[in-house]
Amino acid sequence: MARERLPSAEEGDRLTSVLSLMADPTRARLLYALDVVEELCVGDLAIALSVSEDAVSYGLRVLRTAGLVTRRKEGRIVYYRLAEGFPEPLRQHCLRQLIEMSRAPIEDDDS
Amino acid sequence: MARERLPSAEEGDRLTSVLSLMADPTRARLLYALDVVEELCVGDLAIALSVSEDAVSYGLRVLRTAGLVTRRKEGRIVYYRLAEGFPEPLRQHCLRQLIEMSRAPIEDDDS
DNA sequence: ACATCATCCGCATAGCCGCACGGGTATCGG
DNA sequence: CCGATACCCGTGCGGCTATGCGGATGATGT
Repeated sequence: MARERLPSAEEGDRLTSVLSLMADPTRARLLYALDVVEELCVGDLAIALSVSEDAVSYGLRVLRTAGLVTRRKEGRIVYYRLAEGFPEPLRQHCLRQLIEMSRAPIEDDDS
Repeated sequence: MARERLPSAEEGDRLTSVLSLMADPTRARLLYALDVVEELCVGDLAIALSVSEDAVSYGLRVLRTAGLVTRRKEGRIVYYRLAEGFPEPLRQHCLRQLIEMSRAPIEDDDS
C-alpha cells in the first residue's frame, strides 16, 4: 500500500480547506441539492432546505468564493449550480457516499 | 439523478459530524498516517507530523470518541490504529482522493 | 522506593465561524 | 415613477473548538 510520505502540515491545510467547506450542514445540503437538481435559486434553496435566505446566501457566498459553485443572473433571480470544475471525486465519492452513510448509519455511534 | 429527496437538516448534521472530523489538519493527517502505517504511538505521530504531543493526544481522543480509531496499550506506550469499522468509503474515496487532490490542486478561482 | 517516561485529563484561553440584522442595489409590476 | 421583490454585503455576536499548561496515572528502570 501507500509508500508515500505523509502529507505536510501545509498539504493538510489544503485538504482541510476543501473538506471544511462540506463540513457544515447547510453547505453540505446546498451542494447536495445542487448535485441533484442542477440549478436552483436562493429562495427555492431556502424553502427546500428550510433555512433562512440569509443563511443560504451566506453559504453560497462561501462556496462561491471557494469556486465550488457559480451563479447565473436572470432578471432579479440568481441561479446557482455546481462549478464547472467541481472536483469530481468530491462529488462522486464524498458527497454521495457520505449521504449514503448518513442514511445507513455506521454502527460506531459512541459517547 | 434527481430521484431522491434532499437530506434533512438532521441528516445534514450527521453528514457533517463525520466530515468535520476530517476537516482539521491535525486529524486528517493523523488518519492518513494511520491509513498508511497501520499502527503508531502518540509520540511517533507527534514527531512524524511535527505537532505537539498534546495536540496529537487531543486529536486522537476526539477521533476515538467518534469511534474512528482504537488504541492498544503495550506497557506504557499506547498504539493507535484505524478502527475496525472505519468507514471504507471514507478511507478509499475521501481520505486518499483528497490527499491526491491536495497535491494536484484544483484550479479554484473566483470572479 | 524513587525517579523517569509516555500518555491522559481538566481547565482556561484565544481564535474562528455560522448566522441574524440592517442597509444597499438591481429588477419587475403597475 | 413607486413600491415590492430577490438578493448581496458588512458588521457584530454567540457558540464552538483547538491547543497549551499543570497535574495525575501507571509502567519501567535502578
